[in-house]
Amino acid sequence: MNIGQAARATGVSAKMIRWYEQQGLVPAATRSESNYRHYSEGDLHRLRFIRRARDLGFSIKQIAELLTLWNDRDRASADVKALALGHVAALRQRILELEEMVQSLGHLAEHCQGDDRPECPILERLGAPVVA
Amino acid sequence: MNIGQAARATGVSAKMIRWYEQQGLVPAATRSESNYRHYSEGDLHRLRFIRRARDLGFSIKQIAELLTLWNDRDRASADVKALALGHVAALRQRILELEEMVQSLGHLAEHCQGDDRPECPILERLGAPVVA
DNA sequence: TCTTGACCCTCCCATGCTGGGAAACCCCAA
DNA sequence: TTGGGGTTTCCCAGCATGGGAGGGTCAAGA
Repeated sequence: MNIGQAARATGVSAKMIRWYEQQGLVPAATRSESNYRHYSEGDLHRLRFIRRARDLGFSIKQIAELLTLWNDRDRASADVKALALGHVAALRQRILELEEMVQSLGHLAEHCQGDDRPECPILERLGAPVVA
Repeated sequence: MNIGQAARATGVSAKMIRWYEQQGLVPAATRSESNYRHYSEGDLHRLRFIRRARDLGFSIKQIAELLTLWNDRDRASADVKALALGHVAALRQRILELEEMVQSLGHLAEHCQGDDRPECPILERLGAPVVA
């Protein structure tokens, strides 16, 4: 199976597959005589794993750890859980930050008339000499 | 005022000030004879504006637009509001995505014992042949 | 006057992930 | 044989930020 087919089969673009290979997330693919990459079902399996982990917001580095654990029959599930929960905590933190931004900005926007006149508390606040 | 002092006064690092200049977010600073950048109160004002907009999660491109509006005495506040609300919508979208991740991952983690044994539904799910 | 330490300059590199595109090669079907 | 589509590598871009090298500048103190 060529890289394009593997891409369609896994939802990982060919560009990304090559990049994951370069980053060591997936082993270097076997090559045909004409140097085309060639993928087995096992390879697809691994690519799908990566894809799902990405969908859950894991970084490349974290995915590398997950893959190591995945391939280690003797891993402790506690290790996996710790990684997952740490990630959940980071996601929650990020959500809080974004919510604060929404809060502040929404508040400013509420007080902006949004008409043809130039008066705008949003800009006034951003440009205020000192944040009160 | 030199760049270091400006950085301390605005909370924008010297590196970033130079970068904003390069990106055209702030006009090229005047220079001393020895080529040191020199900042006025007005410059600091603009840098603080940028800093606050960044804190609200605006991108460089959006900040450039905000700055244009800021400096346009005749702008319509509706333009500013539209930009702000568009950004709020984008932030909310991002929050939803992150919440979905937290949801999925939290659910998986709940079902993981987190002990010394290798059984782990997190990895099993990531590696499942087909997402059920 | 000289030294020293803090500051500044430019330039390059790295991050993390993804896509765009060029130039070249390969494969299959008509 | 030709053409279109797939593949290869390589470079570039973004977004925002920091690190660091190698060198110039300034001000204070001996």
